[in-house]
Amino acid sequence: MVGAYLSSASKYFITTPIFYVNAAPHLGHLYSMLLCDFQKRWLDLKETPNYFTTGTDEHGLKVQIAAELNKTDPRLFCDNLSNKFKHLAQISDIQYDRFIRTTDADHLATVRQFWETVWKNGYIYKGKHSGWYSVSDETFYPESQVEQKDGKTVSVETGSEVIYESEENYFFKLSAFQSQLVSLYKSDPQFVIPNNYYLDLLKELEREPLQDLSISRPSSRLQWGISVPNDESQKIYVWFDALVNYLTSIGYPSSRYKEFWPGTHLIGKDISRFHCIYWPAFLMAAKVAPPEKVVVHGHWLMGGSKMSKSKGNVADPLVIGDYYGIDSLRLFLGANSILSNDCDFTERKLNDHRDLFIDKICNVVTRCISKSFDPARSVMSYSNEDMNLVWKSILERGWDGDLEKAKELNKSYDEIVDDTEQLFSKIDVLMSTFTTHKSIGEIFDLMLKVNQFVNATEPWNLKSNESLQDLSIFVALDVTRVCLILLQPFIPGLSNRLLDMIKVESSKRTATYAAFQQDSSYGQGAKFLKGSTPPLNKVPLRAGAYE
RNA sequence: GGCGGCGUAGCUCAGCUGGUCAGAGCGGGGAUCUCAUAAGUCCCAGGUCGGAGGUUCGAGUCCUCCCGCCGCCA
Repeated sequence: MVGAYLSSASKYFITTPIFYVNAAPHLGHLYSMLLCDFQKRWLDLKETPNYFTTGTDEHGLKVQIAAELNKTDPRLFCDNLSNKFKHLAQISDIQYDRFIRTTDADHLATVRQFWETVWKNGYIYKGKHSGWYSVSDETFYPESQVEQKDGKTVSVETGSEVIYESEENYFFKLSAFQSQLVSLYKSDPQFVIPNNYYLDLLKELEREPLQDLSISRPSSRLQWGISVPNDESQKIYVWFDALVNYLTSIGYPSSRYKEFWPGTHLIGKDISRFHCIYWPAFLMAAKVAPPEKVVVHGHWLMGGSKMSKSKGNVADPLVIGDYYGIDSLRLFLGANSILSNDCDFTERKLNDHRDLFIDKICNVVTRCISKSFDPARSVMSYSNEDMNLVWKSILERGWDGDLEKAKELNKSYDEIVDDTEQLFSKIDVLMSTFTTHKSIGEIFDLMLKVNQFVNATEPWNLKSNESLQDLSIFVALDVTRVCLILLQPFIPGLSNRLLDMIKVESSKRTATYAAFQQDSSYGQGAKFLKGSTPPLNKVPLRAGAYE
């Protein structure tokens, strides 16, 4: 990255947003966690040190009011909902390193420290904030954005009732950072990906003057928050508080934080302004480097429509994961993720994709280790052989006597092995931009070629020619082994179950082994007989499925 | 209203930097096989690349206008 700050991080730091605890978690929350988990596991696969955080955002008036409505203490209310997010993470096999809460003690201290730093650097001042205020939106609206409706003044945008308020707050000098923000964007066109979000933000920064930001609220209205240092009459604005979580979780203000920073934020498009404009400005005000990258994703629609509580079509990932298996949900979301788009979810699509996985990948495994073949002998015979010599001989003698067929099969073999050798590198490039649908697509494409090769070689007709039969099965098994290793970040449970079936040692499931002929120790005892339990069974569409 | 993105086969997408004037998977139709989770393999049909102009020897790809969808700001 080119810019005013040099990256000193020795660990790849990746974050989800921290989720606001005003409601139970949904598919969108899971999506953010999954994209980070895929990335983290990919980094683990190639042994890149990394640190992954997720968590909950727990202060603010909405939480305070929701707690009151539930006749409970805000703290207990937050504990309950935060646990639901932790539960979703656990059930979904999300391997975060820290689950941070904005009520955590170290966070409270860090926010105060950060505030004081920005204050001392001269970017916070007192000012008067007035306008039409919506409690539910926690937003001031200008005159042009409110209207009269049923005798009330309401926000044009959200319909919520607004009242005119005037109060003294603390302000952040966001305007002081406009040109620096433009420079940041121009110096790194990949600062925000995908490009459509980047262009939006850059154009806005170039055209619209940034208004200073009110960053506190009177304690008389907002009790559930962090007090402004040295001024108990004001509470810190939730977004200021929340964004600092990314520094809290890596040890700021201790200099230890530089081991991880700058990091990569994965966020939904609805909060891009906070993460892509305010947050970098806050950081600059504190003389801290901006993030390395902000990755923005769209939303999941339900059958083409926005999910909404009022429509009753908010997908519950726990229910879906429980029925189809969490790895099926992980795989579907990963395989259909296109960051720049809103993506469409239905259980039918999920289940069709689940069937595809069973047909195109699970079946290859059971096919190769069925009673008709000897996988152990196949691996033993070919995992260390010089395949050039093997094919030289076959091209001379023919495939089971057929010279023409030998040529065709050799060509197919070369193509498959080339693809396998390049698979890790290809996916590595794709994963650097979180392009999971193409990553998973590459694996499925290669597995298609494996089936084609097996069909072309017809090993079931080669009972009298063990050498050729074993060659066919070995190629199929070894390419499948590589694919399964590389599928681990997306479907850790299923991949490992299939790797177990072909007896790959646990220690040989890393990127080091994700190439052709890199493991000679598997296959022994790999058998799938009638009556054996398949790794995954097809199921009918769930009763009452989301469609 | 201003700004930005998108619009490719029934569906989901690929096609980046102009050059075999378009591909893949799924779905559909047909054939074949029975080593394998009723799995596999092969063949075929499906496209005004939103519309109209322009630049160019040549445009899905570049430019202009229009239509539709989505988003941001006001």
